[in-house]
Amino acid sequence: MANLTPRQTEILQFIEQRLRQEGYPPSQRDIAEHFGFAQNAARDHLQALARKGEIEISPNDARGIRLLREQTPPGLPLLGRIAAGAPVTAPSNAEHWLEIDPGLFQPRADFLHRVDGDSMIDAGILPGDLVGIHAQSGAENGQIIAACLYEPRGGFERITLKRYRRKGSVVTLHAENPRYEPIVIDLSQPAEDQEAAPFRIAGIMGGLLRTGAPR
Amino acid sequence: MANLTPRQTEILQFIEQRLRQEGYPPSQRDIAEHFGFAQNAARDHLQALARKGEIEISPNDARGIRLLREQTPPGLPLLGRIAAGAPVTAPSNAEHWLEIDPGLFQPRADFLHRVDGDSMIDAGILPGDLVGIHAQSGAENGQIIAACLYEPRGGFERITLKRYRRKGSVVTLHAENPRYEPIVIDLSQPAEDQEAAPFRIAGIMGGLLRTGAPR
DNA sequence: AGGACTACTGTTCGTTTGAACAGTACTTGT
DNA sequence: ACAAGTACTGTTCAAACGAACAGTAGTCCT
Repeated sequence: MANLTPRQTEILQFIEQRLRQEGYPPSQRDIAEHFGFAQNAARDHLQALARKGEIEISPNDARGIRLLREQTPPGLPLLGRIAAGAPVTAPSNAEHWLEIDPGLFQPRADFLHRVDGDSMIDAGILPGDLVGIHAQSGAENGQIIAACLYEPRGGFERITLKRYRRKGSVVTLHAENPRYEPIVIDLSQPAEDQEAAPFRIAGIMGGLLRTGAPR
Repeated sequence: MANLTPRQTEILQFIEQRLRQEGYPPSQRDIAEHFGFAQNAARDHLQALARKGEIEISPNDARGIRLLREQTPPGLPLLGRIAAGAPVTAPSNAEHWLEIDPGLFQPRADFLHRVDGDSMIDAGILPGDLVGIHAQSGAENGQIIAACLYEPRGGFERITLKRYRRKGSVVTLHAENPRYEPIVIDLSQPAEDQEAAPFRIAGIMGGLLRTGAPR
């Protein structure tokens, strides 16, 4: 589908450029004149682009070119529970889709996670906050990670924020609240539960969005 | 400039709608057909809109309508220090302009403020956080406000976050950190400093953006 | 070796479209 | 009272434009 020839890509980019610059698409003769060929060559290219699903042509309409494959407005999915084994970033899990620039977070966020407890309150992370998570499978000591913990009853995974620390083969997941006990996992001893790993790293925290004032 | 008649507004909105729906502007006859009048009426309206600076017409081009007054990509100014007396939302004060949907915050944010101390740490607001502020001159008890405090040396105003409480004519601005003393202002006694009010409310907090993980 | 696809030229045809000219009725500002 | 602007109708015209038909040369696949 997305197998455009170099020439077709040029023509598509020209259409996009004219749309940005002028606010309306070029006519077939505009395209022909710009590239220095005849009108019918432009028409052929447009029909090829339409065949490949890049554009749509309204018959008999002057400049009747509509871009499909629109530039997706930059946004992030808000993920809740995650089906076990499913890739974290699968948008099918998304509760909502928020229009935020992923690049606002550092490192750049791949999805958002809604905090639902007060376990990270001493790190300034309150219940209800949306945390921007950069999806990656490893982490460095001291980083706050989105840990995927398997829920034996239910068959889904649950994302929890924890501060990550590893010493040798022992990983400790700390809460930032003295009322919560850290979770200790010894990687050298295989989990008693062989169906799923006891935890995995979904990503690291890249920032936070609070959509309202705290009470 | 922006004095459009109801009819002209209708026509402008129709053009915007068609641009979104079809990807290209309507022809004069499209407009005429939609509103049920002759092509020349459409032309008159377009020329009126062009005269008022709403659109630009490319002569002899089919559908040669370009929208000026583009939909501003939704974003928020990041305000630092504010010149005394200047309206808070004056974008000239903006350090940066971040592309965030103001509606993500509740109430909707008008600008962002970068927190530069740990005075609100117990409310989950850390130094470096960007707080979304809804500009308004009043506040209710218990709300977190962006207070504009006049700096005698320097001649500028400084925005500080405080929790607002008022009892009769006495306003107390609390920090959310026991190491900071609350600021008490008695509104019944005029300020010794007659040049500027000792404080004013720039707005109330509508949310928070943290562009990075806490250390 | 042949079919499909790309990348064009050249010409003709008919519709779409913007432009221009002339005119009407109503409202608003000075 | 008059000019300017709004909100239209109606007609004509030429340029802009998409569509169709016919044809060429090259590449790529099987």
